Amino acid sequence: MPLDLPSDSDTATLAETFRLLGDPTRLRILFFCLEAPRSVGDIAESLQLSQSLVSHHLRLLRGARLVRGNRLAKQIFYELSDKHVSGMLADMAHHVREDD
Amino acid sequence: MPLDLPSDSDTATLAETFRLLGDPTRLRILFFCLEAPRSVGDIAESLQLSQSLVSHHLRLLRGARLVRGNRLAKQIFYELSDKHVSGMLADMAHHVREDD
DNA sequence: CAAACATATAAATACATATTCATATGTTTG
DNA sequence: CAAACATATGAATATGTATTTATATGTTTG
Repeated sequence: MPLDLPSDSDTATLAETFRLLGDPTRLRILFFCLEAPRSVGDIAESLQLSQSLVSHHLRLLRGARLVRGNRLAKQIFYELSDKHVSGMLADMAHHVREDD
Repeated sequence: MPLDLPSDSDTATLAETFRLLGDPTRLRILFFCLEAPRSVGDIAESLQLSQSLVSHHLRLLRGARLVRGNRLAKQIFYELSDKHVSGMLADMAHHVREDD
């Protein structure tokens, strides 16, 4: 199957997604939210990041619809919103442990 | 399954891989080499990129072992060297077309 | 409604990196 | 071995971006 090349638009979309995944801080945030929805404060405290930094990164992830926030009382809980991406992340997390 | 968080080292490795995938030019190169091993000149001509730019990007991809080059006479043919990554790329290329 | 709390935004800075242009390295063939 | 060819490297530049500090927005509860 020849798998013809993705269009420029699709390539741009994919690259943008990968670019967002390509930062260690954002990746940590995503993996943390992959286990369960997490509040901004919990992310900041658990990952030892400033609240501001977490919020900035969440904005980028939100913008690309990689993450979605649900308000519960004062807090906003973030979770992964793209099944392809969350599945792929779980996969990669598994693969990166193997040394084949 | 709780899926405990990747180590810092694994996170760094993953982020580095994603960072490299997060550039449209590099992604185009990778997709092009995904179909078949391609020479530097063929990549440059087919994707309308300067030979220098292609070579710079290939160096980065080589450094991360995402790509591997085999010399045949004067030319060097590059192909994807990481099965996880090539499989994942083919997957993503497929998924990005669907609008679900 | 005011105080407290949780999250978001703005501006500034320091650092990374994609691209170009020029040149070098290495390989083949006459 | 020299000329031609294919690829790689170096330096320079321009642009992007991660992080910090300070402040604003919005939500809840007393």
